[in-house]
Amino acid sequence: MARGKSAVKPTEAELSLLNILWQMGPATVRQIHEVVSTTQTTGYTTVLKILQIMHEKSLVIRDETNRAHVYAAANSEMYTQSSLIKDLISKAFGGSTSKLVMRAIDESTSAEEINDIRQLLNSLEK
Amino acid sequence: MARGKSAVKPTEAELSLLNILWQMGPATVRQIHEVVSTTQTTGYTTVLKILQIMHEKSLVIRDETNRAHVYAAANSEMYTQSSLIKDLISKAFGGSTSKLVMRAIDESTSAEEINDIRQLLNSLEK
DNA sequence: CAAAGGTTACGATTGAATTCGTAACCATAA
DNA sequence: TTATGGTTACGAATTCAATCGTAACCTTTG
Repeated sequence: MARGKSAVKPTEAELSLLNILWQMGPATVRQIHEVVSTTQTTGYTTVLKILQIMHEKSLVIRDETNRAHVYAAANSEMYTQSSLIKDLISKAFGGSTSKLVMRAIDESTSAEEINDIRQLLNSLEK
Repeated sequence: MARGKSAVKPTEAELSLLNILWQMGPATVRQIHEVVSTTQTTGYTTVLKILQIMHEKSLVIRDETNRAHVYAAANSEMYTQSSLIKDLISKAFGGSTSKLVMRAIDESTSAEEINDIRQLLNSLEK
């Protein structure tokens, strides 16, 4: 049960497109490519191809009503982040969430972020 | 500066061998393969080949004194875990450690683990 | 010394990820 | 209607990950 979703883990290139989609909301290839172009030098058809593959994998959905298809992330950012984290915890941290958190927090973590985390812990307290 | 090390990210297969090496300490291909075999059905030469590639990438070091080479992880478990986490934070969490921590902790996180994390925060307090 | 068995080295295969060029396709403006 | 320009689709090339078969190479024991 529950096969349809979590089985697929986005690749690096796919994840970078998902990040854009989460930020922009549904968008055409052209719009996505414009954003990509500000950072990388990736061709238009490359972005298109990756989106098509993501569609096959059900990582995105698309609206084909208009000639320029409109793509959207199939899963929420939160869901995908959780999946990626769980994957990493199991493969590199022996399944221990606390070990991961301990590695995540280091001298480069700002006081502000540490405060955020503390508040999260407090909210779990109840 | 500091190029020699972190550039290489272990693949999934490589990470699973590193996990074994961190646990066992230096070991021969045979010993590593024995452990691998308890979980997966991976051939001896496959393990050997991956270790050879890891050696090229400097993910492991090896002692060729004896006929059966002895392999060891080149970097500590802690160091590698930190690298993997930083990579994930930058690629899927917009660089925010606290966002990652918030996703990491969920209903499946045991009270014990939450305590560990709280103590970590307290120790940062001073 | 020679055979046997374990070990490394090499090379080939398969499949996935990434990248693009080019063709095919349509919708609309002239 | 036809040409133009933007879009999708297709397919090829490249690289890397993962897997293993086979050859070559010791080393030690009979």
